[in-house]
Amino acid sequence: MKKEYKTKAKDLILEYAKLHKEQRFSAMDIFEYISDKGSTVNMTTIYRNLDKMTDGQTLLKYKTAGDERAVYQYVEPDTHCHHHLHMHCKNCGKILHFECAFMDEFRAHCLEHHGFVLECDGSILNGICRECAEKVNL
Amino acid sequence: MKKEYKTKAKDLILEYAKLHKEQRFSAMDIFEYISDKGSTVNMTTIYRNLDKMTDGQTLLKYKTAGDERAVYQYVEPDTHCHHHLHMHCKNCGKILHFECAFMDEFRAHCLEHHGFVLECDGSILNGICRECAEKVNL
DNA sequence: TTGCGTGCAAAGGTTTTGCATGGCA
DNA sequence: TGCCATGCAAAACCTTTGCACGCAA
Repeated sequence: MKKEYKTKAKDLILEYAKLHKEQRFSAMDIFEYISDKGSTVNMTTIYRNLDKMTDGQTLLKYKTAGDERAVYQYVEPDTHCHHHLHMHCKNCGKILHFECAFMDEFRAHCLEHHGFVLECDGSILNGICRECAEKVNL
Repeated sequence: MKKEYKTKAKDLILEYAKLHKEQRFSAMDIFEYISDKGSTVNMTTIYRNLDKMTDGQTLLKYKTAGDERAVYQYVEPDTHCHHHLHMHCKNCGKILHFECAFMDEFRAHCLEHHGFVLECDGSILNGICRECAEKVNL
């Protein structure tokens, strides 16, 4: 097990992630957040920290066909984010957690009817959230 | 409505796509397929055709956190690929179609319990297919 | 002091764009 | 002939890597 130091970059990135729990964000988002605070962290450093947090399951990493850059999502420790699906609003970017009894039913259906062992990491449900659906007729 | 010409590149790309209906493929896969046939199509041309086919809903386009390049999936015309989810085996790359009555139930659940209007394009269920699960204990 | 973390510059790889040419209808 | 499609080269972008230096513990 490697030692891990507490550093300015890690703190700032985690701070940003926790302030945006229900949004996905890119390395550039973090870079700009830090810049706006009058501080600076090199993009390389941001990427390296994001990688590490993804490995450590603090973040989920996605790439989507629409977006050109990778996006990350903060995963609250001790929640079951690795065991339920996530819904992503393609309008506002918000993340909803598929955290209900139906999740087990769905997983069971996948296995029994399709022989498919569902893994939530890397899966994504695309669509429109309630607020956005009411706002406009998309 | 723009005119659309029949060209060698389009034919070859569609040929490849139809031969690999249950796999996702990259621009490079197509490039190599065409090269192996002794023919040549420029990468630029391949990208432009893939874009067009994606716009025209002949293909679905994905990017995944592990992969560096975008991948495409052929969508049979007159099927309901835009209206059901797809399961992707992260081991063998196979695509399974979530084409069953449960799909409606699932969509309804998303709407009623989460206020979420599911859109299948861009959604992806990640996991392990039956054959791979039996082959190895992943 | 140890060795992990950071910054800088450069490279890597995919995808896009501009422009002149080619080819379908 | 008209105009869409293609090829080539270059650019644009995001992301990764190498290396020397900085800094936490």
